[in-house]
Amino acid sequence: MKEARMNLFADIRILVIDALTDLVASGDLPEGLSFDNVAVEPPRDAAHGDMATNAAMVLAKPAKQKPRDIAEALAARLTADDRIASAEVAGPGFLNLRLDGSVWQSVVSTVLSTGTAFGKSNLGQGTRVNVEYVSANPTGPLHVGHTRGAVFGDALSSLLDYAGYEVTREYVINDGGSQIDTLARSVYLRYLEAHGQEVAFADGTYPGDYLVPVGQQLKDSVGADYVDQPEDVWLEPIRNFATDAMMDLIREDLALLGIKMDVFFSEKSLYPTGKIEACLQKLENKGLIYTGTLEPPKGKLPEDWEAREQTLFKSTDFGDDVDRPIKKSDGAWTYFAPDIAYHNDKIERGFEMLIDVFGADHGGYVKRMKAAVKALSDDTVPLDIKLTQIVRLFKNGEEFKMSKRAGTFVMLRDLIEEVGPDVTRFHMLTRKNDAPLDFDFDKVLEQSKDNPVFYVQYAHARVNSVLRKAEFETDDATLASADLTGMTHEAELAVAKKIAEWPRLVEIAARTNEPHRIAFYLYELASEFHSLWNRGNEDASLRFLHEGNIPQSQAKIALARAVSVVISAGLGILGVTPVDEMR
RNA sequence: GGACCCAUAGCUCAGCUGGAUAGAGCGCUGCCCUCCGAAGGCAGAGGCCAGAGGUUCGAAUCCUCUUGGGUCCGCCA
Repeated sequence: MKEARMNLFADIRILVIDALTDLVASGDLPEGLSFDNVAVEPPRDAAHGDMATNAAMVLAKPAKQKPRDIAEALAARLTADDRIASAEVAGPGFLNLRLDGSVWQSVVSTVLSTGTAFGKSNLGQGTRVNVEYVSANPTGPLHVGHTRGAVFGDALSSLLDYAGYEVTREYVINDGGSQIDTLARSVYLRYLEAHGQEVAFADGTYPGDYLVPVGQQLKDSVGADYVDQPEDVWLEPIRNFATDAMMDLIREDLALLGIKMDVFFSEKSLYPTGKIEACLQKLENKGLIYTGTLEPPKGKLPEDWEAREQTLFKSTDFGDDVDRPIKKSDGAWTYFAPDIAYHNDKIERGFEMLIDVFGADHGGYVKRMKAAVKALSDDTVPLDIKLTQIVRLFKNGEEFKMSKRAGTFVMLRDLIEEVGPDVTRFHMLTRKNDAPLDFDFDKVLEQSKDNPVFYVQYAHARVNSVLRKAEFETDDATLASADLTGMTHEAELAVAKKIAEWPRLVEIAARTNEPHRIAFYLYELASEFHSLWNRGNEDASLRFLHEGNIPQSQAKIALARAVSVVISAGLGILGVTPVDEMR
């Protein structure tokens, strides 16, 4: 497989496994050993070589041999391969490998001939995965809090796609709940306002300006039909009208971020289909539904608490802490019921893996949702739920507190207008999803080394500037066939080695569902590149352009171009457009 | 009361299915550059990985407990 060959670490691991297999064949190791835990990794300290394997330590116990003895025997086999320059035993039984310079040179050529596909993996093997993200209630435009989940989910989707999964990006519209009634009533007030009436926004309505045009549009659409009419006349049509209007707003917001969903799933659409009942029946058939009364929560009781009999899902069978109500005491569904049915629908649509991206405030919801999916799929469809922590905004070094009550929420569109989609997206991914994120309007635009967005883009721009200046062939095909045997300087090799880590990093990031690793990697790659660039100031031989020496220049530029290809690939996953020059 | 997340350098944070002497940026100290290959460079100091046990050849990483911080907790979605 071409993909497999791009991951150098995987290649060398295969080499190690083959060598171990030989040792078994020759009787140096006993039969029946498992090599599953044998790893080939970059050592933390570059002085330990290019790669290290723990094979000897992992196998010592089951093989009943000393780790160093196994390592010695393994080293002897490995050094027979052209790619291995040296193999030495170190520490408690590590085998440190140094690779031949030609290996790194060929990595550069491979990048240039495969382009941004370098790093693509078949890890996912076409597994159908559904990534649900954003899913903000359709009651208003997206704000900063939603933005993080949106960026995270979108980058994760791209990452999984790059790693060989078949990804569906999905947004579930929570259009079935009572917050839509609130929305409809709020729009009704704006509608009356459009008809010239004085209105007052009571508690429990949405006073935001964004509903003013919706009220106007409603007037344009239905005239005075709903004026002075009772709620049962207009509530349902306005619910639909308002939801559509809000989803239009949200789609615009998403478009500003460059996000395009594959599926917008209406929760309400589940109700008339009988799918909720069918799903609950499915659980009932498994004996997981019963009528009962929950224990009161420990600690301070809610004031109006009293025991009530409810229809419960036995989520405790699947790791939840308490069983969860799916019907209220009045017989109506709780919000959990359609959500179970929605996830069941995803399973029935054939997804083999589910991912939900929620805000951290929904953390309490994780166990029950996982329990439901486990029950419904008989534990065949894994559900991973990623929580995104809060974003704290800073302006002029001071925290900008957002408050729903005070109406000081910063909207996604404000953010985009201020700093642009690329900076927003990159910065949102410079932190682990479950860590709080600081977003400083000034710092994210700063052009300095401590701003990763700038630093990575700058590296890409620098490469481009070299390509612009070169007055000879610099297309990728030409560069791919450049003679790279002169690429031996440690600063150059450091860049090539970092490039070689890319396919491995993609797999790690995809396995852990953590796109932030891409952002950190790009920063490291950019850092190695800038470092090499700076060396060119003192050592002219490390510059990329060499007057009158086209082959040498092409060889140097090949490395630089490989950097920009990988940066492009990485930024592509993050949804950030690489820039060709800084402004 | 319970659940989940978090705790790593002065600050903000990385840290791979458990690997060797735990990293980066900022800040600090010293040296260099004044250059358009510009939006600085190089080097150095700085750590009980919250604490205590356990598993392991080996733990920041896995398990248990403790402490401290955040979020959430029956007819709201």
